[in-house]
Amino acid sequence: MVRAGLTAERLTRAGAELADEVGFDQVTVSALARRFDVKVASLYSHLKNSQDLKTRIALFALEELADRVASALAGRAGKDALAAFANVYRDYAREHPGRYTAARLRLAPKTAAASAGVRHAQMTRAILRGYDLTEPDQTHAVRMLGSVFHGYVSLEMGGGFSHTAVDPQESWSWIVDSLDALLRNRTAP
Amino acid sequence: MVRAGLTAERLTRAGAELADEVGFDQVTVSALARRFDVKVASLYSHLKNSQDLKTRIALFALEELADRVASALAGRAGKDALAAFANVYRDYAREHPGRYTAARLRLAPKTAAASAGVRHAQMTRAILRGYDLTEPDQTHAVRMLGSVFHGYVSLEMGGGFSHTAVDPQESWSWIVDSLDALLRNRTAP
DNA sequence: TGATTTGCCTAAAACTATTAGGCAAATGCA
DNA sequence: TGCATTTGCCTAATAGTTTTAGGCAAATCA
Repeated sequence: MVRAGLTAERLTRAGAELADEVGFDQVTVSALARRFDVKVASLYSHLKNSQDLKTRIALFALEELADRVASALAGRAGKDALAAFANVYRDYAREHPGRYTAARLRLAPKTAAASAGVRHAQMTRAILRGYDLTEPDQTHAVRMLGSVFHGYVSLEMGGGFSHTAVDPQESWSWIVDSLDALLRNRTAP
Repeated sequence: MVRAGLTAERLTRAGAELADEVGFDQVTVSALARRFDVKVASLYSHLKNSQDLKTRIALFALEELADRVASALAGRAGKDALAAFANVYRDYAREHPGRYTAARLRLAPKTAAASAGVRHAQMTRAILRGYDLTEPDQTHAVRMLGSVFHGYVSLEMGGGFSHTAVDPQESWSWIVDSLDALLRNRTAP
């Protein structure tokens, strides 16, 4: 009997693709087994359980997203960096809705601390260097940026902006402009 | 045999409570039947299916939240109204995390159009009257406020702010202040 | 009171999650 | 190359959730 060549990594990648196709909530050990044409129980040699699979997909997505952010930020500063950062988030969510949802999975504190989530936080702070904020303003600003970007992407993904004729791209640009202005006003004298 | 007195409304309310206790994703027809000490199949006389239950909880939460917002906005305008609006959202999410999550459920367009979501949109626009924005700025602002508030609450609920010592309440006030300033700057001349 | 409607029940099928134990393929070693 | 060990996927089985079909007793109504 020819073996399927399953590994945790292949399963995670396939799980991420599945998430993008059918939604992260619909990612199931059974569906993944079907995709590899193996029996469900076979996956349990590579994954602890269903939660483990979801966590792996989340960590994978966080890494991928952090890599994209890092690339986009290279050589940019100020508003330029802010806009690049914002666009990476939005584009990633549009391109990979399932992975984006996965990246928002609540992780165990220890897992989160060892994840690419840390890089995300560092990069967000790096952007704010261009605005010369002092603590605790910097933390407030980190939280605000995270809220706006995640909130917007999440509402847009959920179809929340499809009732109005105004182009979501325009709102996005308007918001990024506004945030830039806001942060510049908050700059320490 | 004494009847349990099930109705769609009682099931919905109990489902909302269950959501707050164990999380919206964990709300299941089986768990609800257990709570009423009734067999699972019995619920299907009152609910179309599991999705129907979730939708009902979502609509219930939207109504409840819209009522709170309406009360909070009565007699307020400008920054006062903005802050009240913001606090209602955050407080509701903290008090009823399951219901808040439910309220964000993606609804079918027809269902959404007949829901209290419409009131939410109207009330958000009402707040902006205090800032004299013209279209399309008003729509951009509606989207930004929705994004920030939902994003913040969602990140806070997910434990995203527990890594830093800064008090989330302070960040929240800082953000509301910032948004007020931002909107005042955008006011049409 | 008798007839009808309604509400909850039993039964059953289909799917998902998870564990235990088995056999054959792959790998390592003499 | 041949044998032993490890590893990978399998079968089997248990348990929980979802959903439909059909039945009987309680509530309602004429």
